[in-house]
Amino acid sequence: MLTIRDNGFYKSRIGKIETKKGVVETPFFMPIATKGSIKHVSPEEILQIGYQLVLGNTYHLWLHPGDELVNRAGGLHKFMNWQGSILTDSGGFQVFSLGARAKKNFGSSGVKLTEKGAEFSDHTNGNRYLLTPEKSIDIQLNLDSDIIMCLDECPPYPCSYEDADKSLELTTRWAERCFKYFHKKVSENKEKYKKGRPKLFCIVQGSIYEELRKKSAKQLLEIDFEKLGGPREGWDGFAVGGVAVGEPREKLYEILDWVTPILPKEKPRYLMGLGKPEEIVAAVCAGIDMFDCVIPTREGRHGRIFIWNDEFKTKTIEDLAKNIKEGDDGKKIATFYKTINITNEKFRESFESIDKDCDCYTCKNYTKAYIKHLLAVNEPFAFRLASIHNLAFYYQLMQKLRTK
RNA sequence: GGGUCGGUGGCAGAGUGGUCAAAUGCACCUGACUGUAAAUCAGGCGGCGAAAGCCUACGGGAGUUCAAAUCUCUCCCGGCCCA
Repeated sequence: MLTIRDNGFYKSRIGKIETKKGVVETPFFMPIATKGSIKHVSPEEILQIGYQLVLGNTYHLWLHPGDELVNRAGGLHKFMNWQGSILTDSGGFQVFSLGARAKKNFGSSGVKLTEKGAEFSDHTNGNRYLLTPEKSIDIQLNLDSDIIMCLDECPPYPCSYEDADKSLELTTRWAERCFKYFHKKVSENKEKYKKGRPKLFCIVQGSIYEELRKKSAKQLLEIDFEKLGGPREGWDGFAVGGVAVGEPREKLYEILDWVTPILPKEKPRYLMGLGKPEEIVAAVCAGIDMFDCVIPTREGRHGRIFIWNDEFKTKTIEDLAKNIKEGDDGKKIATFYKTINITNEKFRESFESIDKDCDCYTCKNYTKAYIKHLLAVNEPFAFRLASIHNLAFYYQLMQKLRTK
């Protein structure tokens, strides 16, 4: 069973985030629209499920179709016809994920990290790109993002103490540059931002080392913000990054225990890239407000479907937290939901919805047998139906976490 | 009727005396997926067995050989050509 911290339970903390596009209640989950689209699901459908904020990606949109083009189109919201808010990732994660891939494919030359920034080569055409903290901010401003992330370095796991230390120091220096540049741009465009500027979040790194995680958080808090030309209160929010990069699962909960008590209570905390439902519940209990993850959409496309266990259909965060057990290996095991692989033979003649009590478009209209069939014959409609249901499940999860 | 080429696992298709229970692809079964180079990736896929192994299998039958999916004969079936 998990303990829910006083300062952790969101109702007693911030409760919502306001962007120029609207109010988003916390804790919340963000579907991922990396290239300007949640794969196979329309913005209208995302809105209908209840989502108010989606994540877009600096790196991908920078290369295609280009942030300036998106800007000419009227910003990402208009370009992709999304009426809610948008958070953009900084591209820091791509330094990590594409770097690992480039290393595997081309040796170490694929991604080069320097003080200045991260130099990539596009493996398809060999084009070189230099992503600097300033460039990342420029791109995100061009996209007209509502929540902008600082460029960070996301170290892989395993990572030595020394490397993690160097990495977090670089992330802090980059964060300072992002902060300075961001507020310079905002003050240069007062007219544009008179109704409200985007928010700027920093990212705590430090791998799996307690000392380093705390050091990272403290460094980011102790920046002389006014000297850098920004407001004294500093960051608009804090992200915990470099998690779920291959480290032992139980480390996540330790990292949150180290970091969240240091962060200001009144500002939102964002756990980047996570996670499974039990991880989200545990993280909310530890004081996290924001999440994003490819799991509901990607796993949906691959046939894994999330389903509530009956007795948890109307439960609240306390009930969910009580039903997370600790496994022998430190993993959290949830009993409030299950997953099925809808491609399994046993669903061939399952002429019933995934969950008769689920009010999503998929469950209201389609059977498991039908979705299994579509997946088996590679019909893209299956991806849409599975994604919608899993996204609805995640939305329901967050609703429960918002309900005391 | 004559000639000729061919018949291989659910399908397509390699293999042309031993290392073949048989490449590869598809289909099928099962898993994985955590700030999305992901409609991707991994494993399994004749039967029995935990395994070693045993049994049954490359159209049917009969041979040659220590050994046959592979060589010979014959039958059946199909494609093409000639009458």
